[in-house]
Amino acid sequence: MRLSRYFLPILKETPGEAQVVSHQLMLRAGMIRQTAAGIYAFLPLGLRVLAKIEGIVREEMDRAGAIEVLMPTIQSADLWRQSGRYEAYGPEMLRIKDRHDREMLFSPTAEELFTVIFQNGAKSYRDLPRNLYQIQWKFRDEVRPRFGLMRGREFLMKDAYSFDLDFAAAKHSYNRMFIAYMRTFARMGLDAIPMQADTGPIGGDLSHEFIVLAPTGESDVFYDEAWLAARDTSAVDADDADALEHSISGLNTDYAATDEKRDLAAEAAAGDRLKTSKGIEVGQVFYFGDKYTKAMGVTVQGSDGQPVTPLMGSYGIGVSRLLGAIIEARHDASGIVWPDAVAPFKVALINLRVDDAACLAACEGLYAELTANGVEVLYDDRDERGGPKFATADLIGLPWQLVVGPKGIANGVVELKRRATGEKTELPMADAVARLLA
RNA sequence: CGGGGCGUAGCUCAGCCUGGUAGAGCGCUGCCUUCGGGAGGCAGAGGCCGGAGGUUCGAAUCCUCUCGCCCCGACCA
Repeated sequence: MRLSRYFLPILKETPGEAQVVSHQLMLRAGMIRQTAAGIYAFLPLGLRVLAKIEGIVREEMDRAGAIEVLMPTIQSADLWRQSGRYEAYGPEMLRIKDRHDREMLFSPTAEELFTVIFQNGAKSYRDLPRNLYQIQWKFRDEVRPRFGLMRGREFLMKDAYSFDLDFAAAKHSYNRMFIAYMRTFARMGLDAIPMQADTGPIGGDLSHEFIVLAPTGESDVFYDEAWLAARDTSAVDADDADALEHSISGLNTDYAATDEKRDLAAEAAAGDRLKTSKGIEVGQVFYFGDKYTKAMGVTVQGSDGQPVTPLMGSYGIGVSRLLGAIIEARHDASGIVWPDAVAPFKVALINLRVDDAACLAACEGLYAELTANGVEVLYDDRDERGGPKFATADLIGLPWQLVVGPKGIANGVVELKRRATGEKTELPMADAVARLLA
């Protein structure tokens, strides 16, 4: 993409509306614009990151055996009356009426609809287990939206729903999602720590929140410093229920809890290893048994011919919130520092002198070659001085900057800079291309 | 929803207390000089001062109402 033809409205100064750094940087980097409290428009750069995050979530869901669907955002009130939540949900649910005065709502979550759709297509125990998911916009009319995308009213969420015949199978489904979440967040360059979460009336220990440590997070968290070490979950076989259970209980031996679930005895046991931080919740997994299937009269026929009420779990990831969380965790004084996997472009190609024939020719050649080889390049071909170009590249945080200037070209070299470390290397053009293709 | 704050140019803000011709920096447009980390000069464009009432000879400024946004608290992917 040529920057001279792109839509990248960057801001030199921080808008007063933004308080947290991720919100400030997203506005400054021309990724989003607020249109109302807690409601945002995604500009091209922000959309590219959103799509990258969505892609990783989708890949890991698919890998875990979940099946993608897409439900409507607008649902009828009748559906929600069946579970009793239409009355229970309160003013956080955005209620609307259509032209015939029928009561509708903008979905804040989708247990009811998934339950009904599942029943519609599953009649026998042979149709289980299944896990259906979607990546869809939700709306929750928060009393007080804040922190930009971290607490918006409209937000993009991945929500998955598992259906199983018995508790052991349901727990395996839960574990599959658990390990998929570990992998998902790790791929985005995040250290997300699973923490025991409130299970409500169901009880048990089958709910975890995944928390990203960040100084601007919303909740206070307490954890064993052992969590700071990298955890490689890539080798875990999610199809083997026992091995998976073993891996997950192994992971959960180290203490980690949010403010409301603190265990002072466990904290005492952790001793000096106990750390405290702020955290951002980026996902939650939850087992709730037959809460919805029972309320909505869902059964399948068991192998003995008798009806069985499926047991469910639901699993959320705040996809749009992750943009904020990643920036909170990965930025510096100059701007965003994207992890490679979610960067909107891989490299900023910076032409320091668009009026220099040799410089221009070199850039055009590099741009063509990299693009032809599938490298996502944002080519700064604007008629600007070097300063603003460097500042823009740092602000939008692309992992690499390929800097081409007349001095270097005269010596047959270009400069390759790694955004995360600031490390700069002068090298021949061909070598720079090879490095970016590697 | 309780408490607090703010709405003036695209952005950051001054002006309001003490009413009298709408301001600055940055950005934007044009020209010139510059050209390897947000350059300099000259010339410009751009605002019914959130909206509606009121007081006044006269309102960005005072009063009333209203809408919007932000912050703190209680609640949440």
